[in-house]
Amino acid sequence: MANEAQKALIRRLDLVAKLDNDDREALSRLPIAIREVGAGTDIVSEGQRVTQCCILIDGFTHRYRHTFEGKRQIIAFHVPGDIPDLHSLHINVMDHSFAATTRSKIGFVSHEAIWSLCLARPNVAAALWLETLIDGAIFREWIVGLGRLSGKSRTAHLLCELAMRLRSVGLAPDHVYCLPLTQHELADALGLTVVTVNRVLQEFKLEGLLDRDRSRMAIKNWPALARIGEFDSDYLHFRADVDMKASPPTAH
Amino acid sequence: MANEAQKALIRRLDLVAKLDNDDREALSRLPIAIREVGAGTDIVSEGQRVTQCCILIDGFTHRYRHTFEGKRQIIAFHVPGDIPDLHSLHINVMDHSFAATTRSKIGFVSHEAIWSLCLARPNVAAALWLETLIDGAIFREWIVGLGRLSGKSRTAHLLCELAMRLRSVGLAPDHVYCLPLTQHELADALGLTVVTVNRVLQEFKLEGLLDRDRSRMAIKNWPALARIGEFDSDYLHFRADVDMKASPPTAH
DNA sequence: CGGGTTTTTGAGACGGTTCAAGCGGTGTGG
DNA sequence: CCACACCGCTTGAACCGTCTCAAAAACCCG
Repeated sequence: MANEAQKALIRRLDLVAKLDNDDREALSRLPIAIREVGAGTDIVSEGQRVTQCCILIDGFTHRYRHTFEGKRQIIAFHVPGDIPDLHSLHINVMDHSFAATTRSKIGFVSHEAIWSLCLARPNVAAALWLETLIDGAIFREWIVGLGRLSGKSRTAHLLCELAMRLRSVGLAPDHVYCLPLTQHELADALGLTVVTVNRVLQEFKLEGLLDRDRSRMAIKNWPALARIGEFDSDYLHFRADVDMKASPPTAH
Repeated sequence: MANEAQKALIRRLDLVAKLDNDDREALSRLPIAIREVGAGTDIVSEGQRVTQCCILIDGFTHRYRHTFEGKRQIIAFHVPGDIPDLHSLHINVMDHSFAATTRSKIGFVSHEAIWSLCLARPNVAAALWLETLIDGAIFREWIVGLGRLSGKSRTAHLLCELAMRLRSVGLAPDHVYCLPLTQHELADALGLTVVTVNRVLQEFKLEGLLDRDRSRMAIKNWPALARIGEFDSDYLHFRADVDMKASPPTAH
């Protein structure tokens, strides 16, 4: 499908910023090279100097860092339409790694192309800046969770966040979505161990809050899970006028 | 002293971005209203809609949020020259609060003024965007610490970070600085309790790593403390060519 | 000097870790 | 097509870092 990267990007930006047709037109002319990457591969590594940004088109990706003792902390997960390394536009040397959790389709745009687009269309520049700010808002939310919530709450919060973000791009109708993460990966994001994550998930399942089979995740009792996770989607900063429920994937 | 807000801001931006004289000139003409706020006061509160940004000129401030059970998590600390709520330029409703830790001098600039400066001088826009990205890089660092490091390491890391950031604005020569935080406030930033922070600090003191009296903090063994905290200042993204050691406070 | 906050200390409890082992599905090669 | 190896999930039990509760000591400010 032609232009899928541009479409994913425009769809995402439309969720949070006000673009006009000229902006969308300019975005759809961005030169983007598409490549598939295998599960578990680093797309960009810590310490690397980069001259392009990645747009996630399809699949599941995450960002992470290791401690001296080799423990891994996952810093973020990404859904299609996200530009996980947009910060590299100003900070050229990566201070963490960006990897494909599952086999993923990635679009690559040169910094140059983004720069000239930003200069030509301040509106787009504003949308991209906003995008990096929302990234930061999500970090703040994780900090509060890691610092002050229990393992159970953190887990609930993450499951709600992913549901909400996937739903915003049409990938989680009714809070049912594909979550291709091992419990180990969840643990590394939550600051927990596999053992604890396993027990928490079982507890949730037992209480009828969710249902899981392979990579299928279904949240059966959203209000309860959201309460446990102290989840309120405000920090994702979707535009007030977007109707999440109605948004289906763009037909193709 | 006239223009102190502009000077603090320019000094800070010069640390991370390349500005030319026209940029500095434009920045120094920003209309900034100065106000002093008492210790413990909220400068901007969660949920509030804002139309201006704050520049910390003098004092110590932090950002925080509360959990449902009333636990506080401090999300960030700020040093003079910082614009703690620069994100409000695009995200008008605060998703956390910004408060004065001690009596502080704050400059207020309207969003409008910043917007027109950004449009007129893309260089300044880039510097401000970068500023918000560094904010995000610090969040990532905190996430790794909270998720995967021990209380001891986190404490060491925070003390190193503050030393480095204060030093960059001339407020911590030789790793000696004024740290007007109670152990309770440190605990709320580190995701620990006062009791634990107290014990960790005593341990550090006993091992000769630091010296503390009132609000005076002196790091006596930087390499050792940095090692414990896994601290490497790269994530603060100072320009490669700034010589931290030489930088004295701008004469006034 | 007196009242409030901050720091310090002790002891017991708990959330989450660590270690260790068994289970189940899945893909691969003989 | 079965055997084997591998990876992810599950379970149990001991252990430990950090919390909680509680109270005393030190400090600060008016």
